[in-house]
Amino acid sequence: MPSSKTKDLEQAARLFHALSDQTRLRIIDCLLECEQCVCDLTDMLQAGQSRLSFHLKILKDAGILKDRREGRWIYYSLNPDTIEELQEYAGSLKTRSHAVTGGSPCCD
Amino acid sequence: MPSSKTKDLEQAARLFHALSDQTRLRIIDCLLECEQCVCDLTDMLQAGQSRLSFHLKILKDAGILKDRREGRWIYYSLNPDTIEELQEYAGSLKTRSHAVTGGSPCCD
DNA sequence: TTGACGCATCAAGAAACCTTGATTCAAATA
DNA sequence: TATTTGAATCAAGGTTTCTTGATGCGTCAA
Repeated sequence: MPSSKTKDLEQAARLFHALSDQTRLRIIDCLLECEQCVCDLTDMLQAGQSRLSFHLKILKDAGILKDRREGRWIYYSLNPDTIEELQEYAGSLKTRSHAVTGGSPCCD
Repeated sequence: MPSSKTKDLEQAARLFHALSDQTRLRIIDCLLECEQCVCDLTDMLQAGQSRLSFHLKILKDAGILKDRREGRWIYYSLNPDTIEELQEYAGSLKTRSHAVTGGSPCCD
């Protein structure tokens, strides 16, 4: 039974892993302006369809993207909640590390 | 000759990759309070020495950690500049995506 | 100088990841 | 219904990543 801390770490690691690939960062970049369907993305990124599906799935599983079907097309868009989460994590790192800035020698 | 945009992506991907592993996130957590030497970390994280060195190197190469030698010991600490960078990236994502929130149908 | 200690690095194997092309599936059109 | 189209999934292969144990290197103490 994994503790909630372990689960947090797992979720954070998954999130960062999803962001650790240039193709996926480019996908995110394309989706900043507006939602896109897969075929638009293949054009924009000059990447094969199965390759894109692979990366889209990783981003979606990490909670970074949402999708919605409209007829034959599936539109992907950013999930603001996860972006928020990412920013909060970064922010908390900064806050917590700033509290002890200056190469503090240490605790115990 | 890679464009600066490509280099940004590369750097961002490297940064996120460094954060994409639970062991490394735990290392960062240990370093939030204060700098630590490797043997402290092996105790705290219950991890083998070579394994820790491996992960420390990845974090250091990504610019997330700094190290300093003191006699036999090498102390690792967070690099505030990179934490800042991370927060800025997350913040810019949020800003730019927020500008078009609401599942805007699109541009083309 | 020798030995012990803290740490980095190497070598090898296992696991995870990414790419490509083929197949499958669902929705739309003919 | 048969075909086409947009997209997910599968299979196979190459590449990267992670772990472990062994080795090497610098620093200190005896």
